[in-house]
This record gives sequence, structure tokens and C-alpha cells, in this order.
Amino acid sequence: MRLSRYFLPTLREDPSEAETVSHKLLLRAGMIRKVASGVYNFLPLGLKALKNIENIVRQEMNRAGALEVLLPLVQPAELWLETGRWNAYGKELLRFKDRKEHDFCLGPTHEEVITDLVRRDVKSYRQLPLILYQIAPKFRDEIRPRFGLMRAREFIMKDAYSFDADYEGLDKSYQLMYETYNRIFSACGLKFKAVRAHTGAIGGDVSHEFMVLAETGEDTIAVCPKCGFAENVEIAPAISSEVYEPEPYRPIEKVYTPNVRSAKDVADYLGLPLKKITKTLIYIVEEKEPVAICVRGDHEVNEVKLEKVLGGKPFRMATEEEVLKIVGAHPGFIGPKGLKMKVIVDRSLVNFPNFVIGANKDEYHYVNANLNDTFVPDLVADVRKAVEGDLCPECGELLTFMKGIEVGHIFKLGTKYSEPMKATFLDKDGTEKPFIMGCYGIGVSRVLSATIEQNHDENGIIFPWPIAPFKVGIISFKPDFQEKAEKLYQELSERVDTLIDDRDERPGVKFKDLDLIGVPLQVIYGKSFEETGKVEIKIRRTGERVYLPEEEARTFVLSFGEKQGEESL
RNA sequence: CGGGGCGUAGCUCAGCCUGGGAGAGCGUCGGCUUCGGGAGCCGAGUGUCGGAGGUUCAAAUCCUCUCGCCCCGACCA
Repeated sequence: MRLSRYFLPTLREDPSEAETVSHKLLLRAGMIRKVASGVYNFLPLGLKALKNIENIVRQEMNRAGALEVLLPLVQPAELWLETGRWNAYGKELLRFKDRKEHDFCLGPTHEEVITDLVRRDVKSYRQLPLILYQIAPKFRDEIRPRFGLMRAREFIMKDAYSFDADYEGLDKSYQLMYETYNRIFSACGLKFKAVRAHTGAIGGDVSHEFMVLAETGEDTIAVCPKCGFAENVEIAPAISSEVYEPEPYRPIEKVYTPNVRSAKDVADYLGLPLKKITKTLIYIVEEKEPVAICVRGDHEVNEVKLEKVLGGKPFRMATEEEVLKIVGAHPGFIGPKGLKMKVIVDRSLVNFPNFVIGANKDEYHYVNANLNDTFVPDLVADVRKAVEGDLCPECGELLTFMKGIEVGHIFKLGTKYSEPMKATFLDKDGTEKPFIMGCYGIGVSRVLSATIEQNHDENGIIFPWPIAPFKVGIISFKPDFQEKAEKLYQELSERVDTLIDDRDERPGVKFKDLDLIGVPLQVIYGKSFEETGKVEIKIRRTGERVYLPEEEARTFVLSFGEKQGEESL
């Protein structure tokens, strides 16, 4: 591509609307432009990168035997009524009426549509297993779209659905997709981790998330450096490495603690370590029964675990008013002693000597509380989030924590959709059975964001070779070199996406733009070519420069690409 | 949904407190010079000051309403 004929509106300054690196760089590199909150245009450069990701995904899905389809963005309410999600799905589901006053929605996901498709035309176990996928826009009316493509309302997703005759088949399909996802993200040249995860609203019992590792990730994952254990902290068991030293028994004592509501305030006020101050949180289960949860001041309640402990019943945290009404004291002064409700304590309080609890009276706490002495809990359970210093539940090694961006999620659905939608087939034994389903998503446009979060420096994007919209950029500084640069451009263009900056711009501008848009290799016809006849090749990622005669430069570029391709597989 | 902030040239932003001429830098267009890291000089164009209403002799500026965008939070006490 000739830059003089390309549409590449790069920005020198950070747009004021962007906060995160990937958002800023996507805008500055002229890859995307905002149309509305959480809704974006893809410009030629951005689309090219997106297509590269899509094609990697497509290639690997096809290799796995999945078949590509295209499902509609607009979906009728009828299908969603069948599964009950028309009402169950919140405001994220954008609903509207057509001219005939029929209800429709924009598809945030496609389980209903695909299940409908398959139930109409798949009738026999002989047609199974079947994996269908699409790469298409989705719309979710997010509460708060943010970070550019990271959490957009309209975004590109690859979603796949597997249909099997039995659970053994589902296990196989799931395993196949798990391996395919590993191939996909490797082929993209990303550093990532597959972790066990919470199944969430989509349901099912097993799920894995694929996390691109980046400091700015919104998820935290716990990884064991020894045995390979990896889980989202949303579900990771919390096993403390701490051993509590026994302390002499001290009688419980009520102390005056004015205006200290947070655990940290109480710790500072009493001159005790934060962990000695326990927090008691009041939850309302099924909108009627209050339940108290007790954790150490340096720990946090994990609501995913809590949900399990509470038997999957719906619950929420009590409001300040409710706490006052039920307990008679404000949040911050709540404690388990004398509470007239079910009390669940985190197991980190077992054998924890002489801790502090709220006194259920404003401005007062108890010190020297002890489990089973000061109060007897109804249940001791793991209800906290795992933290630094906790141990691997499988091998006992210290866990490592890292941040990740969720780019893929795979689920076993079972019959969650096939049953209510009466999607059945005739099995070998002549009986009618619901399909056993799985679903597998990749946030394609989010992968682009995540790629940039993981691969950038102060000068701009550093695209991994497979995703780079252009692999090579050619710059020449003297009119005399133009012809030679042009010839190399022609040759390289036959093999890889090549950009030649033929604009009448100053060198600085050309360098800055090539750096900004993340072209992996820059071929420069400048000083070195004039003096020695060798072109200069700059490797964007390392800043390394090599000087080669033109012939060798050509093979260098091509073999560089192949090498990158191999490394990423 | 709660809180905060912003909306002025294509972009980044000043001007608003304390009412009176709509501005700067970058970009764009023309010219000269320059040519290895977002050059210099000369010249040119550039605006419903988000929108509506109000106060006033006079509103980007004060008041009311409204729309849009961004950030933080959505109860970890």
C-alpha cells in the first residue's frame, strides 16, 4: 500500500476521551473512530488488523471441523421467550419493536437462534457431533462502556456452539475447543493463560477463560508456578500459608471507637494490624433472610463462593438503612456476637486468636474475640478471595497472581437451551433426546485491544507479526533512492503486506507514524544506503537495526516473518 | 442508578470566577527554505462557543432546562 493513497489519519496528541493505552493508541493510529458511546467505526488499518485476527480464528476453527455460519443481529422476542431470557436478561438486552409492533432485540449472544436453527434441521444422532460458529457483531447495552474496544456496546465476536448426542461427546467437543483456543491465541502471538472460571449467567458446570496477560487487565488470576494450576480468583480456593501463633487468653472487652468505620480506621485507631480487625457484612438472601458474613480486615468476600455456600439462592448486600434496621447499628460497627441471624465465618478465623469485631452498637467494638468462645458461627466456610501468600490447592506451592484480559470463554451448557426449546434428535435407541450443548466465545475486537495493551511502548503499538496490518514499512529519503525503494516494495508486496511511505513528509514524521502504527519491520533507504549501499532495517520491537544489501534485505524480511510465525505456534 | 468533570476551529486546549473585540499551539491550503525522529519563515482559510429558554443595553461568560461525552462508584463497611 502507498501511504499517499491510504486513509490513515494519525493523531499527534492523545484524544481527551481515551484513558487506557489501547484506547489512545487505536485512536491515534487511525484504526478506529467513535460514532457513539461504545460504538466505533473501523478504519482501513484497524479493519486490517481485525481481519488478521478473524482469519486466524477462522482457520483454526475450520481445522477443528467447525462450520461457519452467519446469524442475524436482529432476533425475534419469541425465541427469547422460549428460554425465559426475554425477561431474565437485564437492560443489556436492547429491545425494540418493528413497524408491526412485534418485539425484537439486538443479539447479545446467539444460543436461542442457533438452537432454533439446529432443532429444525438436525434430527438424528447420525448428524452429530456438530459445531457451528460465526464471526459477527454483537450488541450489549452495557451499563458503562469503557476503554474503547475493550468494553464496547457493539463489538465483534466469534461464537461457536457444539451439539452432541451425550455428555461424553460434549467432553470431546469441549476439549477440542480448548485445544483450538490455545492454537488461536498462540497463532496471534499473544502471551495468555487458560484458567478455570466461574460459569456465570450462561450456566453449566465447567468453564475456562482465556486471559491475555497485561497489567491493565480487569481480572485477577491465580497461577501455580509448580503444577500448572490456574484459576480466576473468582473461584480459586483460599488456602492460607499462615500459621497462627497461640496467644494467651484475654477476656473480651468492649472499647469505644468513635468515627472509625472502615477496618483500616479501626486498626489505626486501636494500633492493631489490619488483619486483626474482622469485618461483618450483612447480605439479604432471597429478599427476606439476612445473613452475616465474617472475614478478616485484609480479606475480601468472594461472592461467587458465597453463592455456592448459600445454595445458589439469589442474594445481595444489605443497604445501610437495612443494616441499621435489622442490627440497630450502622455498618462499620457490626459484629457476629449476639446477632440474631445466620452467621457464616471465613475459615481463616479458625484458631485466629484475639481479634476485633463490631459491637452492634455505634461507636463500639469488642477486642479479644475468639471463635466458638465469643460467638458460635452457624457455618465455617471458604468465602474469601484468594490473596498473595495463599497456597496452591493442588500441590501446596505459593500461588502467583497476575492480571489478565478475558478474550475467550468456553462453557459446557448441557441441555440448558435444548430442553426448554425442545431441540431434540432421535438417538440410536430410538428415543428422543435433547442436544447436549457447549458454547465457545472469543471477543475478536477485544483481542485487538488486548494485543495493544500487551504490546506497546512510548512510541506506539508493537504488533505481533501475525496481527500486524502491515508487516513492513519502507521509507526512502532521497529522490534518487525512490526507484529502488519502489522496486523492493513491489517485490515484497507479492509476499507480505507492505507499506511504502511515499508522502512528501519529513523523516521525523515518517518514523513516528511507522512506530505509532506498530509495523514490525522498517526498511530505510537513507544515510547507510547512500554511504555503503546497504539498506537499514529497524526491528520495531527491539529497536535493533541491521544493515544489509538490498537482495539480502528482501530475504531477511521474508524469513523474519516465517520465523515469527513459527515462534508463535 | 449515585457522585464528579467536560462540551469553544479538524485535534489538544485557553478564555468563563469579575458580562462588552472569539483566541493559542498543532493540523489543513498556498509559497520559500529545510530534509534521520512529529522543522523554520511568510501568507490564507477555519467556529450554530453542544441545544433551548431566561436575565441584561449587551451572554462563550450569569440563571433554568435539556442533550451528549468522560471518569469514579454502585454499597468489602
